[in-house]
Amino acid sequence: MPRLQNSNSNKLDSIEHQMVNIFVDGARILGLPPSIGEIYGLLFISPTPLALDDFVARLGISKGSVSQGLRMLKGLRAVREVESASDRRTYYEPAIELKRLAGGFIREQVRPHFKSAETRIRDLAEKAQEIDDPESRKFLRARIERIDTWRRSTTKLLPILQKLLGQ
Amino acid sequence: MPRLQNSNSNKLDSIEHQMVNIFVDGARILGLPPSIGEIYGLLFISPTPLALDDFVARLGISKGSVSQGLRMLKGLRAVREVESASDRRTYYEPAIELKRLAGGFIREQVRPHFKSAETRIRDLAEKAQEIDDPESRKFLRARIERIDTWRRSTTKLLPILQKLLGQ
DNA sequence: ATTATTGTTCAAATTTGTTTGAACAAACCG
DNA sequence: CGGTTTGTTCAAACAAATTTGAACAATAAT
Repeated sequence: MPRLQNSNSNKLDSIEHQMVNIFVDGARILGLPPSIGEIYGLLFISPTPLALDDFVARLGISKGSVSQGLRMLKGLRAVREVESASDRRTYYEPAIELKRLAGGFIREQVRPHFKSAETRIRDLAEKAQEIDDPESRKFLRARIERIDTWRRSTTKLLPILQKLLGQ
Repeated sequence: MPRLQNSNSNKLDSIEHQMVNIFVDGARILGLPPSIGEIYGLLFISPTPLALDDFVARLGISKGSVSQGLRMLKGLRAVREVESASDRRTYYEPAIELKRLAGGFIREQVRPHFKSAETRIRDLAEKAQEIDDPESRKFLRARIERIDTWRRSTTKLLPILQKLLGQ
Protein backbone atom coordinates (compact mmCIF):
# COMPACT_ATOMS: atom_id res chain seq x y z
CA MET A 1 0.00 0.00 0.00
CA PRO A 2 1.57 3.31 -1.07
CA ARG A 3 2.29 5.75 1.67
CA LEU A 4 0.48 9.06 1.53
CA GLN A 5 2.70 11.60 -0.13
CA ASN A 6 2.88 15.30 0.53
CA SER A 7 2.27 17.60 -2.43
CA ASN A 8 5.98 18.22 -2.91
CA SER A 9 6.99 14.68 -3.58
CA ASN A 10 4.37 14.33 -6.31
CA LYS A 11 5.69 17.38 -8.06
CA LEU A 12 9.23 16.27 -7.46
CA ASP A 13 8.54 12.85 -8.91
CA SER A 14 7.10 14.43 -12.01
CA ILE A 15 10.01 16.85 -12.35
CA GLU A 16 12.47 14.09 -11.65
CA HIS A 17 10.93 12.17 -14.50
CA GLN A 18 11.09 15.06 -16.91
CA MET A 19 14.66 15.79 -15.98
CA VAL A 20 15.67 12.19 -16.45
CA ASN A 21 14.01 12.20 -19.87
CA ILE A 22 15.97 15.24 -20.96
CA PHE A 23 19.15 13.40 -20.08
CA VAL A 24 18.03 10.24 -21.82
CA ASP A 25 17.67 12.34 -24.95
CA GLY A 26 21.04 13.91 -24.32
CA ALA A 27 22.57 10.48 -24.04
CA ARG A 28 21.00 9.47 -27.34
CA ILE A 29 22.55 12.49 -29.09
CA LEU A 30 25.94 11.41 -27.80
CA GLY A 31 25.38 7.80 -28.77
CA LEU A 32 25.24 6.59 -25.18
CA PRO A 33 22.70 4.09 -23.82
CA PRO A 34 19.53 5.41 -22.17
CA SER A 35 20.47 3.97 -18.80
CA ILE A 36 23.47 6.30 -18.73
CA GLY A 37 21.16 9.25 -19.21
CA GLU A 38 18.81 8.01 -16.52
CA ILE A 39 21.53 7.53 -13.97
CA TYR A 40 23.24 10.81 -14.62
CA GLY A 41 19.93 12.64 -14.81
CA LEU A 42 18.75 11.37 -11.46
CA LEU A 43 22.06 12.24 -9.88
CA PHE A 44 21.99 15.68 -11.43
CA ILE A 45 18.69 16.48 -9.78
CA SER A 46 19.52 14.95 -6.44
CA PRO A 47 20.54 17.35 -3.66
CA THR A 48 22.53 14.58 -1.98
CA PRO A 49 24.91 11.92 -3.28
CA LEU A 50 23.32 8.62 -4.23
CA ALA A 51 24.38 4.99 -3.97
CA LEU A 52 23.70 2.06 -6.29
CA ASP A 53 20.53 0.99 -4.54
CA ASP A 54 19.06 4.46 -4.80
CA PHE A 55 19.26 4.30 -8.58
CA VAL A 56 17.72 0.85 -8.64
CA ALA A 57 14.86 1.99 -6.43
CA ARG A 58 14.20 5.36 -8.07
CA LEU A 59 14.65 4.35 -11.71
CA GLY A 60 13.37 0.80 -11.52
CA ILE A 61 16.30 -0.58 -13.49
CA SER A 62 18.46 -3.54 -12.60
CA LYS A 63 21.46 -3.54 -10.32
CA GLY A 64 23.53 -4.76 -13.24
CA SER A 65 22.59 -1.79 -15.38
CA VAL A 66 23.37 0.67 -12.63
CA SER A 67 26.70 -0.95 -11.89
CA GLN A 68 27.75 -0.86 -15.54
CA GLY A 69 26.33 2.61 -16.02
CA LEU A 70 28.21 4.03 -13.08
CA ARG A 71 31.39 2.44 -14.33
CA MET A 72 31.01 4.12 -17.69
CA LEU A 73 30.12 7.45 -16.11
CA LYS A 74 33.21 7.21 -13.94
CA GLY A 75 35.25 6.60 -17.09
CA LEU A 76 33.72 9.68 -18.64
CA ARG A 77 34.50 11.63 -15.46
CA ALA A 78 30.82 12.54 -15.33
CA VAL A 79 30.43 11.24 -11.80
CA ARG A 80 32.71 11.18 -8.80
CA GLU A 81 32.73 8.86 -5.81
CA VAL A 82 32.30 10.61 -2.50
CA GLU A 83 33.56 9.36 0.83
CA SER A 84 31.12 8.42 3.52
CA ALA A 85 32.71 7.39 6.80
CA SER A 86 29.54 6.02 8.39
CA ASP A 87 28.37 4.00 5.46
CA ARG A 88 29.78 1.03 3.64
CA ARG A 89 28.20 1.95 0.37
CA THR A 90 29.81 4.06 -2.33
CA TYR A 91 28.02 7.30 -3.00
CA TYR A 92 28.20 9.32 -6.17
CA GLU A 93 27.81 12.94 -7.15
CA PRO A 94 27.67 14.41 -10.62
CA ALA A 95 30.28 16.53 -12.35
CA ILE A 96 28.36 19.53 -13.55
CA GLU A 97 30.91 21.66 -15.40
CA LEU A 98 30.28 21.43 -19.12
CA LYS A 99 33.97 21.76 -19.84
CA ARG A 100 34.80 18.74 -17.76
CA LEU A 101 31.96 16.68 -19.20
CA ALA A 102 32.99 17.56 -22.74
CA GLY A 103 36.59 16.71 -21.91
CA GLY A 104 35.67 13.27 -20.67
CA PHE A 105 33.53 12.56 -23.67
CA ILE A 106 36.20 13.69 -26.09
CA ARG A 107 38.87 11.65 -24.36
CA GLU A 108 36.85 8.44 -24.04
CA GLN A 109 34.57 8.45 -27.05
CA VAL A 110 36.05 10.69 -29.71
CA ARG A 111 39.83 10.49 -29.59
CA PRO A 112 40.11 6.70 -29.83
CA HIS A 113 38.22 6.76 -33.14
CA PHE A 114 40.46 9.44 -34.55
CA LYS A 115 43.52 7.61 -33.39
CA SER A 116 42.49 4.46 -35.23
CA ALA A 117 41.44 6.47 -38.27
CA GLU A 118 44.94 7.91 -38.45
CA THR A 119 46.45 4.43 -38.84
CA ARG A 120 43.92 3.31 -41.37
CA ILE A 121 44.36 6.37 -43.51
CA ARG A 122 48.12 5.85 -43.51
CA ASP A 123 47.65 2.23 -44.62
CA LEU A 124 45.39 3.40 -47.37
CA ALA A 125 47.90 5.98 -48.57
CA GLU A 126 50.55 3.29 -48.84
CA LYS A 127 48.33 0.98 -50.84
CA ALA A 128 47.40 3.81 -53.15
CA GLN A 129 51.05 4.15 -54.21
CA GLU A 130 50.85 0.71 -55.75
CA ILE A 131 48.14 1.63 -58.21
CA ASP A 132 49.59 1.38 -61.71
CA ASP A 133 47.37 3.72 -63.67
CA PRO A 134 48.64 7.28 -63.05
CA GLU A 135 45.20 8.84 -63.40
CA SER A 136 43.60 6.57 -60.83
CA ARG A 137 46.57 6.94 -58.52
CA LYS A 138 46.42 10.69 -58.66
CA PHE A 139 42.70 10.79 -58.01
CA LEU A 140 42.94 8.40 -55.11
CA ARG A 141 45.80 10.25 -53.54
CA ALA A 142 43.78 13.45 -53.69
CA ARG A 143 40.83 11.80 -51.97
CA ILE A 144 42.95 10.22 -49.27
CA GLU A 145 44.64 13.54 -48.68
CA ARG A 146 41.21 15.07 -48.34
CA ILE A 147 40.13 12.69 -45.62
CA ASP A 148 43.34 13.22 -43.77
CA THR A 149 42.79 16.96 -43.92
CA TRP A 150 39.37 16.40 -42.37
CA ARG A 151 40.94 14.31 -39.67
CA ARG A 152 43.57 16.90 -38.88
CA SER A 153 41.11 19.81 -38.85
CA THR A 154 38.78 17.98 -36.54
CA THR A 155 41.49 16.79 -34.21
CA LYS A 156 42.87 20.29 -33.90
CA LEU A 157 39.40 21.54 -33.17
CA LEU A 158 38.78 19.32 -30.15
CA PRO A 159 40.83 21.23 -27.57
CA ILE A 160 39.53 24.55 -28.90
CA LEU A 161 36.02 23.26 -28.55
CA GLN A 162 36.58 22.18 -25.00
CA LYS A 163 38.05 25.55 -24.19
CA LEU A 164 35.15 27.42 -25.71
CA LEU A 165 32.71 25.38 -23.68
CA GLY A 166 34.51 26.33 -20.50
CA GLN A 167 33.15 29.85 -20.34
CA MET B 1 32.37 -16.79 -65.09
CA PRO B 2 34.43 -13.84 -63.80
CA ARG B 3 36.24 -11.78 -66.33
CA LEU B 4 40.01 -11.69 -66.10
CA GLN B 5 41.01 -8.62 -64.13
CA ASN B 6 44.08 -6.47 -64.57
CA SER B 7 46.26 -5.93 -61.54
CA ASN B 8 44.78 -2.49 -60.93
CA SER B 9 41.25 -3.60 -60.30
CA ASN B 10 42.35 -6.02 -57.61
CA LYS B 11 44.18 -3.28 -55.77
CA LEU B 12 41.31 -0.92 -56.34
CA ASP B 13 38.81 -3.39 -54.94
CA SER B 14 40.91 -3.76 -51.84
CA ILE B 15 41.35 -0.02 -51.44
CA GLU B 16 37.69 0.54 -52.16
CA HIS B 17 36.92 -1.84 -49.33
CA GLN B 18 39.24 -0.13 -46.89
CA MET B 19 37.89 3.26 -47.79
CA VAL B 20 34.31 2.11 -47.35
CA ASN B 21 35.23 0.71 -43.94
CA ILE B 22 36.70 4.00 -42.81
CA PHE B 23 33.43 5.66 -43.69
CA VAL B 24 31.39 2.97 -41.98
CA ASP B 25 33.34 3.80 -38.84
CA GLY B 26 32.82 7.49 -39.44
CA ALA B 27 29.10 6.89 -39.72
CA ARG B 28 29.12 5.01 -36.44
CA ILE B 29 30.80 7.94 -34.67
CA LEU B 30 28.04 10.18 -35.94
CA GLY B 31 25.34 7.72 -34.98
CA LEU B 32 24.40 6.98 -38.58
CA PRO B 33 23.69 3.49 -39.97
CA PRO B 34 26.52 1.57 -41.64
CA SER B 35 24.82 1.61 -45.02
CA ILE B 36 25.13 5.41 -45.06
CA GLY B 37 28.86 5.06 -44.56
CA GLU B 38 29.11 2.45 -47.29
CA ILE B 39 27.21 4.49 -49.82
CA TYR B 40 29.01 7.72 -49.13
CA GLY B 41 32.37 5.95 -48.96
CA LEU B 42 31.95 4.30 -52.34
CA LEU B 43 30.88 7.57 -53.87
CA PHE B 44 33.79 9.37 -52.29
CA ILE B 45 36.27 7.07 -53.97
CA SER B 46 34.54 6.95 -57.32
CA PRO B 47 35.99 9.15 -60.07
CA THR B 48 32.60 9.32 -61.75
CA PRO B 49 29.05 9.85 -60.44
CA LEU B 50 27.14 6.70 -59.53
CA ALA B 51 23.53 5.64 -59.82
CA LEU B 52 21.43 3.44 -57.50
CA ASP B 53 22.26 0.21 -59.32
CA ASP B 54 25.98 0.88 -59.03
CA PHE B 55 25.74 0.91 -55.25
CA VAL B 56 23.68 -2.26 -55.23
CA ALA B 57 26.20 -4.01 -57.48
CA ARG B 58 29.38 -2.75 -55.81
CA LEU B 59 28.31 -2.96 -52.18
CA GLY B 60 26.01 -5.97 -52.41
CA ILE B 61 23.27 -4.30 -50.43
CA SER B 62 19.61 -4.10 -51.31
CA LYS B 63 17.96 -1.55 -53.56
CA GLY B 64 15.82 -0.51 -50.60
CA SER B 65 18.84 0.29 -48.46
CA VAL B 66 20.46 2.31 -51.18
CA SER B 67 17.28 4.23 -51.91
CA GLN B 68 16.79 5.11 -48.23
CA GLY B 69 20.47 5.81 -47.75
CA LEU B 70 20.64 8.20 -50.66
CA ARG B 71 17.56 9.98 -49.41
CA MET B 72 19.19 10.53 -46.02
CA LEU B 73 22.46 11.61 -47.61
CA LYS B 74 20.57 14.10 -49.76
CA GLY B 75 18.93 15.44 -46.60
CA LEU B 76 22.35 15.84 -45.03
CA ARG B 77 23.55 17.58 -48.20
CA ALA B 78 26.32 15.01 -48.34
CA VAL B 79 25.46 13.99 -51.89
CA ARG B 80 24.16 15.90 -54.87
CA GLU B 81 22.21 14.70 -57.86
CA VAL B 82 23.90 15.35 -61.16
CA GLU B 83 22.19 15.77 -64.48
CA SER B 84 22.74 13.23 -67.20
CA ALA B 85 21.11 14.05 -70.48
CA SER B 86 21.68 10.67 -72.11
CA ASP B 87 20.55 8.54 -69.21
CA ARG B 88 17.27 8.15 -67.43
CA ARG B 89 18.88 7.24 -64.14
CA THR B 90 19.79 9.69 -61.42
CA TYR B 91 23.49 9.95 -60.73
CA TYR B 92 25.08 11.17 -57.54
CA GLU B 93 28.33 12.80 -56.56
CA PRO B 94 29.63 13.45 -53.07
CA ALA B 95 29.96 16.77 -51.31
CA ILE B 96 33.54 16.79 -50.10
CA GLU B 97 33.90 20.08 -48.24
CA LEU B 98 34.05 19.40 -44.52
CA LYS B 99 32.31 22.67 -43.78
CA ARG B 100 29.32 21.72 -45.88
CA LEU B 101 29.16 18.21 -44.46
CA ALA B 102 29.33 19.52 -40.92
CA GLY B 103 26.65 22.07 -41.74
CA GLY B 104 24.27 19.43 -43.00
CA PHE B 105 24.85 17.23 -40.00
CA ILE B 106 24.34 20.07 -37.57
CA ARG B 107 21.16 21.20 -39.29
CA GLU B 108 19.60 17.76 -39.63
CA GLN B 109 20.83 15.84 -36.63
CA VAL B 110 21.90 18.30 -33.96
CA ARG B 111 19.67 21.37 -34.08
CA PRO B 112 16.34 19.53 -33.85
CA HIS B 113 17.42 17.98 -30.55
CA PHE B 114 18.46 21.32 -29.14
CA LYS B 115 15.24 22.90 -30.31
CA SER B 116 13.16 20.32 -28.47
CA ALA B 117 15.42 20.54 -25.44
CA GLU B 118 14.70 24.26 -25.25
CA THR B 119 10.98 23.61 -24.88
CA ARG B 120 11.42 20.88 -22.36
CA ILE B 121 13.72 22.93 -20.21
CA ARG B 122 11.23 25.78 -20.20
CA ASP B 123 8.45 23.40 -19.12
CA LEU B 124 10.65 22.13 -16.36
CA ALA B 125 11.44 25.63 -15.14
CA GLU B 126 7.73 26.38 -14.88
CA LYS B 127 7.01 23.23 -12.91
CA ALA B 128 9.87 24.00 -10.58
CA GLN B 129 8.16 27.23 -9.51
CA GLU B 130 5.38 25.16 -7.99
CA ILE B 131 7.62 23.38 -5.53
CA ASP B 132 6.61 24.40 -2.02
CA ASP B 133 9.78 23.84 -0.06
CA PRO B 134 12.06 26.84 -0.64
CA GLU B 135 15.26 24.83 -0.31
CA SER B 136 14.23 22.27 -2.90
CA ARG B 137 12.93 24.97 -5.20
CA LYS B 138 16.15 26.91 -5.02
CA PHE B 139 18.27 23.85 -5.68
CA LEU B 140 16.15 22.77 -8.63
CA ARG B 141 16.15 26.20 -10.15
CA ALA B 142 19.92 26.25 -10.00
CA ARG B 143 20.17 22.89 -11.74
CA ILE B 144 17.70 23.81 -14.43
CA GLU B 145 19.54 27.06 -14.98
CA ARG B 146 22.71 25.04 -15.32
CA ILE B 147 21.33 22.84 -18.07
CA ASP B 148 20.02 25.82 -19.90
CA THR B 149 23.44 27.41 -19.75
CA TRP B 150 24.84 24.25 -21.29
CA ARG B 151 22.26 24.41 -24.02
CA ARG B 152 22.98 28.04 -24.78
CA SER B 153 26.76 27.57 -24.81
CA THR B 154 26.53 24.63 -27.12
CA THR B 155 24.03 26.23 -29.45
CA LYS B 156 26.21 29.31 -29.75
CA LEU B 157 29.16 27.08 -30.49
CA LEU B 158 27.63 25.34 -33.50
CA PRO B 159 28.11 28.10 -36.07
CA ILE B 160 31.59 28.83 -34.76
CA LEU B 161 32.42 25.19 -35.10
CA GLN B 162 31.23 25.07 -38.66
CA LYS B 163 33.24 28.15 -39.47
CA LEU B 164 36.41 26.76 -37.93
CA LEU B 165 36.02 23.58 -39.97
CA GLY B 166 35.83 25.62 -43.14
CA GLN B 167 39.53 26.40 -43.32
C1' DA C 1 32.49 -19.11 11.61
C1' DT C 2 28.07 -17.62 9.75
C1' DT C 3 25.14 -14.43 7.81
C1' DA C 4 24.14 -10.00 5.61
C1' DT C 5 25.40 -6.34 2.65
C1' DT C 6 27.40 -4.26 -1.41
C1' DG C 7 28.77 -4.45 -5.80
C1' DT C 8 30.49 -7.02 -10.23
C1' DT C 9 30.17 -10.10 -14.10
C1' DC C 10 28.37 -12.05 -18.13
C1' DA C 11 25.23 -15.20 -20.72
C1' DA C 12 20.54 -14.98 -21.95
C1' DA C 13 16.48 -12.23 -22.82
C1' DT C 14 14.81 -8.23 -24.49
C1' DT C 15 14.57 -4.09 -27.00
C1' DT C 16 15.87 -1.19 -30.59
C1' DG C 17 17.67 -0.19 -35.02
C1' DT C 18 18.80 -1.69 -39.72
C1' DT C 19 18.26 -4.13 -43.84
C1' DT C 20 15.74 -6.78 -47.00
C1' DG C 21 12.67 -7.78 -50.71
C1' DA C 22 8.27 -7.96 -52.74
C1' DA C 23 4.70 -4.95 -54.13
C1' DC C 24 3.95 -0.75 -56.10
C1' DA C 25 4.03 3.84 -58.78
C1' DA C 26 5.95 6.63 -62.34
C1' DA C 27 8.11 7.52 -66.47
C1' DC C 28 9.74 5.95 -70.71
C1' DC C 29 9.92 2.84 -74.95
C1' DG C 30 8.60 0.24 -79.00
C1' DC D 1 -1.42 0.26 -75.42
C1' DG D 2 1.87 -3.75 -73.04
C1' DG D 3 6.37 -4.19 -71.50
C1' DT D 4 10.67 -2.36 -69.48
C1' DT D 5 13.38 0.46 -66.52
C1' DT D 6 14.06 3.18 -62.41
C1' DG D 7 13.23 4.18 -57.97
C1' DT D 8 10.14 4.18 -53.53
C1' DT D 9 7.70 2.17 -49.67
C1' DC D 10 7.06 -0.44 -45.67
C1' DA D 11 6.10 -4.79 -43.15
C1' DA D 12 8.76 -8.61 -41.95
C1' DA D 13 13.29 -10.60 -41.08
C1' DC D 14 17.48 -9.86 -39.23
C1' DA D 15 21.32 -7.87 -36.61
C1' DA D 16 23.16 -5.16 -33.02
C1' DA D 17 22.95 -2.95 -28.68
C1' DT D 18 21.10 -2.84 -24.13
C1' DT D 19 19.23 -4.64 -20.08
C1' DT D 20 18.33 -8.21 -16.93
C1' DG D 21 19.08 -11.29 -13.21
C1' DA D 22 21.26 -15.07 -11.14
C1' DA D 23 25.69 -16.51 -9.70
C1' DC D 24 29.62 -14.88 -7.66
C1' DA D 25 33.40 -12.36 -4.90
C1' DA D 26 34.59 -9.33 -1.32
C1' DT D 27 34.01 -7.21 2.82
C1' DA D 28 31.66 -6.16 7.09
C1' DA D 29 28.69 -7.25 10.94
C1' DT D 30 27.04 -10.47 14.55
